[in-house]
Amino acid sequence: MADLKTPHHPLFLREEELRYSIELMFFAYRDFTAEADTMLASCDLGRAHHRVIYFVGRNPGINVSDLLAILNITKQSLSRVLSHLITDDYIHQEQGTTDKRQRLLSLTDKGKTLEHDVTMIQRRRFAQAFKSVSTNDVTGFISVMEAMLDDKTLPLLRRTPMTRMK
Amino acid sequence: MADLKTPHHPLFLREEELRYSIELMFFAYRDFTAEADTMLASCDLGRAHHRVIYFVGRNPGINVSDLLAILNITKQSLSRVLSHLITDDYIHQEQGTTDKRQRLLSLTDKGKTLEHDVTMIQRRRFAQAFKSVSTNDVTGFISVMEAMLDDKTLPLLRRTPMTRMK
DNA sequence: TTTTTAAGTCAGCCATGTTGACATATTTTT
DNA sequence: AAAAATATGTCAACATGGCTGACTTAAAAA
Repeated sequence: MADLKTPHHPLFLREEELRYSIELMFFAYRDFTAEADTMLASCDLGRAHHRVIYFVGRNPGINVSDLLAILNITKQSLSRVLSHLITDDYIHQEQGTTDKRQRLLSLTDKGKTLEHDVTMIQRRRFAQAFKSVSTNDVTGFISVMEAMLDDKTLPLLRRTPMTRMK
Repeated sequence: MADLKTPHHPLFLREEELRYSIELMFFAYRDFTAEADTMLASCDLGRAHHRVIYFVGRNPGINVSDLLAILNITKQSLSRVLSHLITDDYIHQEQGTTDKRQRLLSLTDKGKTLEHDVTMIQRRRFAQAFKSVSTNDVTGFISVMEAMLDDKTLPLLRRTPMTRMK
């Protein structure tokens, strides 16, 4: 029993560390999304709408298939939010030139403004968090988060200059 | 315009770094929860059930009010999953001794087994992620995630020995 | 004794995911 | 040219897990 009290008992630390991380994931994600959700609700939109606006803004001219691959939801689910966003003039749709079956999506000015405002809230939270820790901690955060991803998720991520730098 | 191409332009890096973090948060949380959801579905349970089982397991004898404070949902929402878990003998309920109005919750053996199995999946993902990075990266991850939390979330978190160590 | 608190219940609504079946236009293959 | 595959969209139905509002019961506190 005595060894349970030594400061570096590996098994105990590991178990607690892993549980602590699980809880951080739950609480941090919840707090991370809460503020943005509030602003979205004031525009009669939900988190699903923000995701679409975010990734269309990030990938102007993306087609529906590729957007579905990023979001990993069914086209019926996407259809609901996407038609809403098109009706309310957040997103513009135009026929593909090389492949006329495709609908290429991009943000309208209204969509760009909303995307900027909502994402700003989330950027601000990360900016504040990063400000309170060391740059070393930030690269550690990014490394761990990257290591949490499924292999199939990696190609969906745009690598930042920062990540490439190290 | 030339300064936009210098390798360490701070504004550009910051913007990209923050967007990259937002995307990591989205993708990592999604991949993190997906496996456990699959196992839960095979028991006819959802993510909400796991949360209840997890936090009851973590706080044996917790009363309903305190559990609601952790989960941050309405009692009607909790009621739905909790009665399910009690009916299916995952959670045991007993009257409080000092305050007889309270219902103190704890896991049955069946509940403990399920909690262990489902949480194991999530622990394993973190364990694998941590194995692929440095201990420094792990503490960085934890520091950033802690800094992401709302002030009101902090008291809900159990601090690990590790966190206290540094 | 009155009021507050802890817990539970009923009823209905909303957002966002799912499946299955099918339609239409266009591109690709044979 | 005909057939098959692809990109997109649509209708209908369902599940999960949030929400609000209204109301009850039992016990504790004032």
